Amino acid sequence: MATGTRDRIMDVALKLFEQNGTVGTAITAIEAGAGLSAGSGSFYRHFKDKNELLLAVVEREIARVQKNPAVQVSQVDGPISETLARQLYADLDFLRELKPLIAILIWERDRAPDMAARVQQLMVDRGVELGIADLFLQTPAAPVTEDPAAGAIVMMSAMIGYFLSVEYFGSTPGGVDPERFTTTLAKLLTTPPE
Amino acid sequence: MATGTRDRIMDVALKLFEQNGTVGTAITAIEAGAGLSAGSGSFYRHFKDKNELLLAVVEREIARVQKNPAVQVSQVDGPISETLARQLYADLDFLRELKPLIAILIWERDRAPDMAARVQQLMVDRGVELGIADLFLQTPAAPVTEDPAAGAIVMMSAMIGYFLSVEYFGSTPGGVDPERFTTTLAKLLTTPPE
DNA sequence: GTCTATATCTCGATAGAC
DNA sequence: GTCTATCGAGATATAGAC
Repeated sequence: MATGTRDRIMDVALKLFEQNGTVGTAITAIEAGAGLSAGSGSFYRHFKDKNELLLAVVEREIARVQKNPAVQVSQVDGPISETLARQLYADLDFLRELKPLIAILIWERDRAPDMAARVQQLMVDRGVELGIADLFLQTPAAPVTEDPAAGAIVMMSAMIGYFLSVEYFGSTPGGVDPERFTTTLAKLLTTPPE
Repeated sequence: MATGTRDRIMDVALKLFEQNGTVGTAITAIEAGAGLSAGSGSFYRHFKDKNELLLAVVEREIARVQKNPAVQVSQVDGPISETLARQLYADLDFLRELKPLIAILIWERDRAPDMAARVQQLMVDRGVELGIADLFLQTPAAPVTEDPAAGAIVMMSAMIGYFLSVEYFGSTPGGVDPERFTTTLAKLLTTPPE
């Protein structure tokens, strides 16, 4: 029981921080969730204070996400739009995996200033931005050819906006489920102009 | 000084709730901001508690936004994509006007449960969703013709994602400014397929 | 309606026994 | 390392004078 407590604290803290932010979660609640006596200062044997815990949790979560290999959809056959749709669908899963970090980022955007940049970097590294940009640029006649960088941002924005709408506004917007969304977005990005 | 205090309380509360959420703003801070003596219970002569204040502030803000007339860009001439781009650009302003409500929604999504639906309804009413959908459907050959509803959601998601990225993650993503973003998005939505 | 004063509570954090 | 006990800060909310 001695060792492992630190990890249990971080486990429960991740969940509570995601749901209520650091301000909304009391140390006593963390202690209770970690199997310690609420109100005992046992927490302080493992962390200096709540902010140190926050940073440790974020750090561990970033490392955890980085460890997982990126899902790169292979273009076995079929039109590029279908390949891109499959990739976008897989990227929605990745965003879902990032959800705790995104939620904490939203809560603590002032308390952990450089976190935003690091989460963005995570996305870039995982191909949600640049990797995909390469992919849909294989269609030379795509409407985005005029301004590929802006096209990539439009794609990123749509993905993030859809994800946040589902997670924060509740329910799929307009009843459009993830498959329909990614299919439509992929078509828009790869349809050659007249 | 007597009357008007309630409004001043709501004014300062809107700002503080937007920045720090209700949990992060003390009644004493609201009193101070409203020109009352901090720590005096004068606040309680106007509201039962902080949650009642939150609901009142949200209600007033929704009413305020609803009063403003919707900006409908007229299609004087030129290609549809440019008209749509101008409309989307105007809609970014509308989202900016919604920013306090969106911020509060993010902070208090549990404390004001039906608020999400009402903000969404605000967007729909103001044409950010359906009005625009009509507009870009004027191009019969648009790639979205296959599934217009999904196309509208992609557009909405991109707008919301871009807006939130700018407002919450800081700086325009990828250095793509609003004009470039709306232009690219409009082109994607209106380019006829081969 | 606003003030001073205060009761009450929650929370963060520490001390010391085991 | 965990516990009981406790201190102190800060916040909600009330009482009563003006």
